[in-house]
Amino acid sequence: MASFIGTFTNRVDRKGRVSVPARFRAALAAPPAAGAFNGVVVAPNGGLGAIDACDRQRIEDTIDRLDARDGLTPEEQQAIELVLSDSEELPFDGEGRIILPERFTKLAGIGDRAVFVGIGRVFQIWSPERRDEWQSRASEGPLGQIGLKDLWSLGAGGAA
Amino acid sequence: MASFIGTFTNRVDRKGRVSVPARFRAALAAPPAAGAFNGVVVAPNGGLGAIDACDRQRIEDTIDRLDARDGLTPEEQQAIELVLSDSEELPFDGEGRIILPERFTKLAGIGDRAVFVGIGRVFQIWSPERRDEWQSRASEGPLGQIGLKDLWSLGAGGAA
DNA sequence: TTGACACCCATGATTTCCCATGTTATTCCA
DNA sequence: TGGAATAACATGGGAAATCATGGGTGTCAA
Repeated sequence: MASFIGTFTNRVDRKGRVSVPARFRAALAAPPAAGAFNGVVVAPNGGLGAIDACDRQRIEDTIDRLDARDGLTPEEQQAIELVLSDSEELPFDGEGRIILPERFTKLAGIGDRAVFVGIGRVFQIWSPERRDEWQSRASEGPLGQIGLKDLWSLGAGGAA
Repeated sequence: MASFIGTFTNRVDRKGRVSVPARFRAALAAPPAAGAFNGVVVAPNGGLGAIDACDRQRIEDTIDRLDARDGLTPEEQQAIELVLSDSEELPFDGEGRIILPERFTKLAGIGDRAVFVGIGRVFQIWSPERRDEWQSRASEGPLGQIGLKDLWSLGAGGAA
């Protein structure tokens, strides 16, 4: 399953195109199947003022669960439908770029630079300013200074 | 299997024709088989005041289940029959458009614009006004602000 | 005739594709 | 180990194809 870590800043050209970092592209499930969608799925993250993005396959898995009503309440089903309808498929061009629709750049305050942030199964796209602000604020939080060796102890009641 | 995400608004011309978004057309099972139906199946959604639509193949699968009475109660079978009887096949013209019968545009309050909303295995057709209203109402609900990375936690008792 | 409808063509705008180039990172060899 | 050769990547622009949209025409039936 695809996973994303690290932060990369790329340029947005006047056509709205941005290169998705090569590492992230490599992490996306390889699309050898002809006719299969080759790109990413993005959704607005209103709370953060940023863009969420993930694998097409992850959406497919969610749709399967929705279709089977797999342990989902009606409220949850509606929430999923809301997310799906607000999402967008952004295909790669030959050079591994996507075009960010205006409603997304607007929401995220993105101008001529976009910051790709891998946070596990999904990644996010931020404006540099907002990302900096978010990061420094997060660092000041109660768990803002933990390191790699501490990650494993989180959850399972082991946290501070 | 066909899946639909995203929202697209297209124009309804004076003949009642609307382009089905190219993404949705591509998602519909390719119809290379000569003589196979090339179009979509629509059904009224009275509760929402909108139109439900899907693949012809999905109807076929549903009919198979009905035929096999595979785990369906008599009430469920009857419900399926009710929906099927109220559905309609809308073929594409050469440009990928369909003609919305008047009983559907009336039900959905559709004038000269139609909003295509992908929500997984099916999509819906709304009037812009009603869609806006539904969306803002849904966003105010308890699960109205979840994002892409939250989908995974839904169901299976994992929801917040 | 008068619609309703399927089919064909035309057009503008957008999007996709393709090629070129600078820059960074990696590999290879002395 | 140093440094050059090579490859990978990000970036830019223009050409070509796609798409949404509109209109016209012919056919069939009411």
